[in-house]
Amino acid sequence: MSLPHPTADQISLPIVLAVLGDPTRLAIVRYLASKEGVPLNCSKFLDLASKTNLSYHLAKLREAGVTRSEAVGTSRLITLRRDDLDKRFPGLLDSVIAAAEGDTALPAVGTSEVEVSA
Amino acid sequence: MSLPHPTADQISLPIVLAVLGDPTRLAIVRYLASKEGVPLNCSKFLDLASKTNLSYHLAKLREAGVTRSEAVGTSRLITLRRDDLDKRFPGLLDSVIAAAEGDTALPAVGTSEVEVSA
DNA sequence: CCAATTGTTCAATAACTTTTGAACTAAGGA
DNA sequence: TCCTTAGTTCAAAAGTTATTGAACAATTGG
Repeated sequence: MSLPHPTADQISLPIVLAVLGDPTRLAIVRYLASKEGVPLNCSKFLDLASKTNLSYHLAKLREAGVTRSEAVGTSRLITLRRDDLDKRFPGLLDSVIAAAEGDTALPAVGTSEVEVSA
Repeated sequence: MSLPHPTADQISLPIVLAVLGDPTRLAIVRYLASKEGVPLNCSKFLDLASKTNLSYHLAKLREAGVTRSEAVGTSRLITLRRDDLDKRFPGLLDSVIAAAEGDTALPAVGTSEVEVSA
């Protein structure tokens, strides 16, 4: 691990809610949840925002304790901090993700282009 | 009812999350949840913010579909839109309220003064 | 070494949000 | 009617967040 992350007990509810209250970040979290266990790099999210802007949003998610970013080579491998979030705020992440699933108005990864197969 | 409220299906997840991602509004929702069924007027929340500022935050909650405000005489009776929120985003409100309960760092109604008995 | 890839940082700007006080409306009671 | 109570509206100021492009690292492959 490389970049600063809050510990589980430093994760703050209003900050997590505010961070998730942005459609771009919600789309990132939703995609991470759909690929849980698979660490993704930033380029997966390039159809949501510019590279610079993604860097900003991913930093917000990391600083809030929603995601973990690990530097591997020139990439950042990004994962959801599900264990920590579930411990701190039981049920919250699941209900947010379930609600986001049902919302077709929300931006989503892989919506603007042809799906690139693994 | 008097003031504009979104219908249940107009309630938007990112807007609800953003609205709840403010400590003052989270305290309002938490208090409403703790007194569920009892309509409260704005003055209950005066230890959280000024009258003008409360008016602003209560409008945000109403416009997001989190609360309902009914004009009765010169008062506004404010209630949580639990049914609509539970229908739209099952489990979300409960997990947010449960998480807020456990957070002693959050502002709360009736924390700065002697409790006024009913 | 050189070039490409991956992502960050910085400064600027644009766009919102929050907070404030003063002025206001509307209802209710004396 | 006049005063009080309850809350809103408005405009201004302050603060915060989001978005952009240009410049910068750091790693990897040729």
